[in-house]
Amino acid sequence: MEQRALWDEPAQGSSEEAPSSGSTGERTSRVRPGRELSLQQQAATVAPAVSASPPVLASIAVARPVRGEFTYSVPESLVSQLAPGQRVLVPFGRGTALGFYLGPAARPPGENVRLKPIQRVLEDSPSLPKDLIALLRFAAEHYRYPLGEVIRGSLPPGLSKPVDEKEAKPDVQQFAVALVNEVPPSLARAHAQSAALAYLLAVGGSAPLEEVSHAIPGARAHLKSLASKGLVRIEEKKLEAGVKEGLIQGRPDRLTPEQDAAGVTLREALDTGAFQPFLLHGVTGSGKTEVYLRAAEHALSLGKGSLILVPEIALTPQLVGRFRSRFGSEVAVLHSALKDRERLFHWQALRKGEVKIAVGVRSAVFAPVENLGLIVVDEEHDPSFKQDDSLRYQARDLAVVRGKQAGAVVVLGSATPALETLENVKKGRYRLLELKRRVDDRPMPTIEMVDLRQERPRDGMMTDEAPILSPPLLAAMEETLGRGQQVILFLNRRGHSTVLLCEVCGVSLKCTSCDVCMTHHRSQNRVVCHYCGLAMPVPDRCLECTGPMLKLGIGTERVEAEVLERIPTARVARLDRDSATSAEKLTEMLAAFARRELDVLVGTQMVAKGHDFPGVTLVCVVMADTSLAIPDFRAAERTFHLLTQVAGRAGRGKDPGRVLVQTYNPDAEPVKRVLAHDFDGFAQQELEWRKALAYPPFARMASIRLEGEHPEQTASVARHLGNIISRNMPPASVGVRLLGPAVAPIAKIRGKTRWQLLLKGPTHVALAPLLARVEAALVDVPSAVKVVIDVDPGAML
DNA sequence: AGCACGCCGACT
DNA sequence: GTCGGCGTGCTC
Repeated sequence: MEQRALWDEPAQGSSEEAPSSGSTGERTSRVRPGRELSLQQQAATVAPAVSASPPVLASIAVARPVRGEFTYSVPESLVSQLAPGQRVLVPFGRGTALGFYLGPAARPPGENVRLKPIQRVLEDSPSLPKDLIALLRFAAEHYRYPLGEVIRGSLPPGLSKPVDEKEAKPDVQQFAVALVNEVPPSLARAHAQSAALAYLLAVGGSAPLEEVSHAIPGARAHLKSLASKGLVRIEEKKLEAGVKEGLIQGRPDRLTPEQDAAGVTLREALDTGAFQPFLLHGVTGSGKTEVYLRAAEHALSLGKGSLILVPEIALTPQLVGRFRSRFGSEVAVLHSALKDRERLFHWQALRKGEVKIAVGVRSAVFAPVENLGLIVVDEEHDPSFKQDDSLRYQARDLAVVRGKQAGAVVVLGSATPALETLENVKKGRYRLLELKRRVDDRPMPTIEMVDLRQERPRDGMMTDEAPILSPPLLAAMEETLGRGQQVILFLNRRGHSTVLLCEVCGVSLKCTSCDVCMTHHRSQNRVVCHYCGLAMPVPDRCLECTGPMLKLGIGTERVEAEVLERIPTARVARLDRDSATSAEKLTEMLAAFARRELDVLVGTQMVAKGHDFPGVTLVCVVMADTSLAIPDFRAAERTFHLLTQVAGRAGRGKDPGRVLVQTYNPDAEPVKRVLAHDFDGFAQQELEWRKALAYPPFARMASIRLEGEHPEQTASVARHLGNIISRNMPPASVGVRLLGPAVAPIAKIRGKTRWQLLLKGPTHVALAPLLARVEAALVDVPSAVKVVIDVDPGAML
């Protein structure tokens, strides 16, 4: 049972193959990519000179949620204008639609369809480069999404409507340039201004005003006042490519030997100009970013472009800053809320090859970087690379596919690689580059465990709730704070208590429209459903039997309260989705912590991601068990990733770090292995388990999720789809298994009943025909039940 | 997604 | 007798 890499699996009916057997309706046959004949030439080869020449046929992906490609005739006058990748206007149904010309169609569609002519070609030079067409086709096929929609979704808004090409004007853009290197103390009382300046410094000292005010609402005004104080300069600048600007900051001239070795290997790979995938496995603080930067520099020196994918860009201004300060306007930063016109501008600049480096989140995998030489996926294990609606793609996987199609070097970087990636290394598909030591030979933080069963937290003044901070943890905090250093407390749950339970009848307070417990938010004095947002006053008696309520389950609010109570002198803040209500607040809190105006930061994942706080020498995981209990085969892996990431926040400055992990499950594998800094051991063990149970990476999965208004109807549709799959199962020897239909782990959200079916098989190819059957059966599913197919699902919930 | 066709309730 | 509700079906 061998798992094949996404990219070397000949996906059924992919662009290289004839249309698949199971397909319904007439589709035009696919065109081989790569051969660049003009339409005239191709038409000539298809139909050699006959007296009455047949109509020239074009295969078009229509930007409507319909499957397949459509065949249109090409009017004489347009024959010479057509080139693959162009946006065209076609009659569709009663009206017209945007379409994408993909190439000539070999044969006409069925007898009973009336062929219509392409109405207009919307642009001279194709919006879509050839290699992207291939990638988009693959994505549509693999993730089962209409090709036209896939293509439209990959284009900037300006090009995704059926309008003529319009050149994005080389907009005059306002840049803010910092004139100081740090936030001066004089700004201490101007929080908003110091937040804006802090952001600016974090991204390398210079950034478009637009970008800053996206991250920090109202920053435009704040930067203007900073300008009047002489701390910032506002420049009007034509967005132009190829101009180096900004301060070139901190290009270290010395690399660690490991960084150097990785750099040499990548340079050699880039020189060959062929596809080569790498895993850059480097512990936190080992300087992976510098390796990416050097590789991108080398690609640039070869005249090649680079694509850098990062998780959640708003949270990693450091990385953006380093790219911007190293490459200046050679970089397009594709962040989540660029204005339409800016997005278009960047897109076209990349398409024309004027800007050669793109940095962005998962959707940037479709950025039209010309002459692509390098693709980097930073923190490749991060779950945010999987899109969870519409086209449910995994950007890391598509990055490898794209690299293969473009002949590029692909670097997947992580301290805790995804097991899929690791297995690809073991199988020899990816080459391994390792950075085992931190820069400046800083030691790894020591990690200790606190067994909560033995070290019972002692009651404080709060009488109604059991405390959660154990004596060793409190002692460590006091010691650290005593030295004037800072502490991070991590807990993956918001709110005060996560469960309200009746002492008499044992019924817990559930949301009326979701199958989850309501969380008590004491700061808001109400209970809140974290799935649908429903909130109501805190009931003081059980709604069923009027018995008294117990408050169980610990959230960040309670941890914060307990710290305040036990260490009254500490300056404590909480950082989670409830307290960081705006990007401004988030940045401000992080900045205040960085300025050491706070001693203790209590928070959820928000505190775990990539921040660099040199003053933090103690990191405490309040309860490692929360993410272990999730009913998902990746729960252990996620826990390991999370714990490692949090632990990596400790000891980033000159003082060594210490990590305390509280748990009720000291024997749980991820907890034990994190303590020992033993990723390899964990991975080995986990891989064996996955193999035994035939889970990824030793199998491919697809989930079919249903959501419906009526419980009965939803269940019956789920059973119906289950029957269809069962009837079409390949022989048992192929090893495809159906799990379910079953009620989803969260049985109801927003009043909608949820069911799911899970398919497991040795390869994606083994699953594809079944998915095609399911898809075909969807046409007679009542519209009250929504069904989605999720290929390579990221989570089972 | 649009935009039809299509077969059942309250209005001039 | 009509206007119109949005269920379902198709679009080269």
